[in-house]
Amino acid sequence: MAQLSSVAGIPIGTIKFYLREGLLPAGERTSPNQADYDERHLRRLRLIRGLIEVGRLSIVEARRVVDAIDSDIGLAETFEVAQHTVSEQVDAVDLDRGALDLVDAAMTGWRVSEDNPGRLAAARVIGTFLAIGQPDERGWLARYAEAALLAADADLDEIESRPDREAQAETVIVGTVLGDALFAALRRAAQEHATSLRYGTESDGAG
Amino acid sequence: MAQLSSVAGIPIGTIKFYLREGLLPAGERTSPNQADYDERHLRRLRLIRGLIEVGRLSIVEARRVVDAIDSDIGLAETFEVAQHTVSEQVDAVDLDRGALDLVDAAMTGWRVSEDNPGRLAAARVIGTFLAIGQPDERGWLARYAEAALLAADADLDEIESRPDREAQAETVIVGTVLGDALFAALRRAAQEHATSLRYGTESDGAG
DNA sequence: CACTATCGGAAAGTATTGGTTTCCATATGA
DNA sequence: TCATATGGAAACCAATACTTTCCGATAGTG
Repeated sequence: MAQLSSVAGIPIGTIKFYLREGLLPAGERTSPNQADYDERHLRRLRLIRGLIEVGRLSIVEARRVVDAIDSDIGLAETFEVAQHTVSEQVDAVDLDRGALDLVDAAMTGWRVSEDNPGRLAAARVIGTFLAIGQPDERGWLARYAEAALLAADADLDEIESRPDREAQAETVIVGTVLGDALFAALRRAAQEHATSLRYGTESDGAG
Repeated sequence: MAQLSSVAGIPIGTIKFYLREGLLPAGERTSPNQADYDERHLRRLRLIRGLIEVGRLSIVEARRVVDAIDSDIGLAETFEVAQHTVSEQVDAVDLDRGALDLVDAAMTGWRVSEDNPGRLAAARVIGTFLAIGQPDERGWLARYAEAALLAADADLDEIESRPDREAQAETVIVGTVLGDALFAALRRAAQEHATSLRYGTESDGAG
């Protein structure tokens, strides 16, 4: 365990904590007070840290998604767990109807169920936008929807590329959780680039 | 204040707390123990709740960005505050160099400074991805970068559409903070749609 | 075989965060 | 007049993510 801790760069106390919380499976006991941890434990540990630190999941949320990887549910169910875990649940009743209509309009032609957590969460965001008095005159929402479609398609290709069910499930989880963070990060870079293109001098920046 | 509380649907105690934390400017005092709050306070209150609840900012982060709206710094500086507030700061030294190279490759031709917080954060995400053993064979990263470019361009158009500096600054902040949440939400919906298109039956879902 | 160091595990402690409650001396309004 | 409401300070609180302390047992070292 000390070895696992030093290889992963995570304090022993924290590993014990994850073990206790059921995030990390116990090592193989070689004696009443000795256990062996292998490559899988290391991978899992890195996954957990990624979900928690980079993906900003709470302990409970992280447990839910790693459980989904381990259980042998299908891909669709794994997606559902992932989506419900990362989306804050929005109560449809206290949702601005105008916002919901705008979101639905931006998703025209999409096959999306009424209680898709993303649809509801998007309406919540647009509702906030409207409440502050930002009207969305230039089709901001619609263009974001188009970008989302691109990303979702990339996600599915990435999942399809993995060899077996467990690897695919892991990609569903990791892609859903870390994809948010990745896109957010790339958007910041793209903002700088776009700003520089529009307003900057020719000599600004470098590829 | 009771009125402000009931209109905004936020407990008085919470409003007092925001006042104390410097998130909300004090009302105009009409007597030693009476103050008037106007439309601006209501708007600001809604903005704060949006940043905190929907955008998941902490109190300190929210204060920093509303301060940026109120101060009369330029648009570029506002962007900087927004970006630095929403991106977790990544130490460039403990960053996987291979990951950084992949990110730079995906951003070929972009005018982005070396210490752009998005560039570093993206490298962190990709580093996590690699550490878990997910190789990105299908250009996932590059396709996300393309989507991010679309979003960033929509962001700039939205900002340009606003009438004055303060409104633009507000859109910079709101767009940066809530844009992350919006895209994440739309991606979930798009995932369901794309999944249904690829694997679903013809009768699945409805536009 | 002695004996120190380390093991895994339980339980209690801690720092931070985002409020909430309580208290207070005014001041308003029926 | 006198219960009620006000703004403001300070103490309190629940949740979260660890961290520390303690434990009895066992592994490794000489």
